[in-house]
Amino acid sequence: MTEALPEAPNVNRATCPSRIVLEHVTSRWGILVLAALLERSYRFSELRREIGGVSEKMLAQTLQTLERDGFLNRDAKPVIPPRVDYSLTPMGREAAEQVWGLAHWVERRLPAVEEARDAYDEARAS
Amino acid sequence: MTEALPEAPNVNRATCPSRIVLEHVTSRWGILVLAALLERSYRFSELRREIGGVSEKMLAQTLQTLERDGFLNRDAKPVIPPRVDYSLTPMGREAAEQVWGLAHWVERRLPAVEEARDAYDEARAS
DNA sequence: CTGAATCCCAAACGATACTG
DNA sequence: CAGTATCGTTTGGGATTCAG
Repeated sequence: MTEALPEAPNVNRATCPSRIVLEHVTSRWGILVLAALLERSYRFSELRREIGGVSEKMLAQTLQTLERDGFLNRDAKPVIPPRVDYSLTPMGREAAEQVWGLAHWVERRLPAVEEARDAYDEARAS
Repeated sequence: MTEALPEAPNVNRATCPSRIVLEHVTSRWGILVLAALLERSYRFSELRREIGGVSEKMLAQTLQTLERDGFLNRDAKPVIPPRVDYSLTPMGREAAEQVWGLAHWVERRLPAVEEARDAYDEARAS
């Protein structure tokens, strides 16, 4: 990546529609949904437990947005009690891989980040 | 990436500190700052113009957060008028490359996303 | 169980004015 | 120029309730 940079993405202009999609994918819960579904498909409440800390409302909203953007398949089986499975579309899998790479990178670098923070904070504890 | 998945990142647990860093990096303006600085270093107002649509307040806040996390160098030259240059640290460059990959992927896929949306919307315009 | 709908609050954000 | 401070608005998001 250090070599190329063919052309920079246009996300750095206020009116760019890519920003919207980027925000869907990188939203607080969007990232976590995509990362979870990379492993396997999940049912609604399963996903809710797996992610942890997400309200029903936000999970539903996130899932709808990602489904509309073409990242998720929503498979509602007409049974009682209702059962709905969510899985990644091929495009969603690509997105999830990008996001997962980022998340994993962050995790690996977490110690360095905490070190940097300590240095930063101490330098101003004058 | 389809093969491995050595171990999933712990970001999918509410109390995980990685989430904080992930949200700094993927925040609305964080992404754009990192992407911009991947090309070259920028001064404050330069960056503001380049990104477009960001307020002074939010840009300053974003820059401070990313600096504290160890992603940015802030180089304030003691001249009048003031001049402050922002650039990526080595770690920041890694983060920016991840983020840039994501942004670029979104841009390439934008047509497919818009197609998916149209299909989704029409399927419910019953 | 899977959601939709409502209410409500806290946090994020933008605009503006001001300072070194 | 590069920020900080303040204010008012908007939005994200949780809790709760209801429906299929």
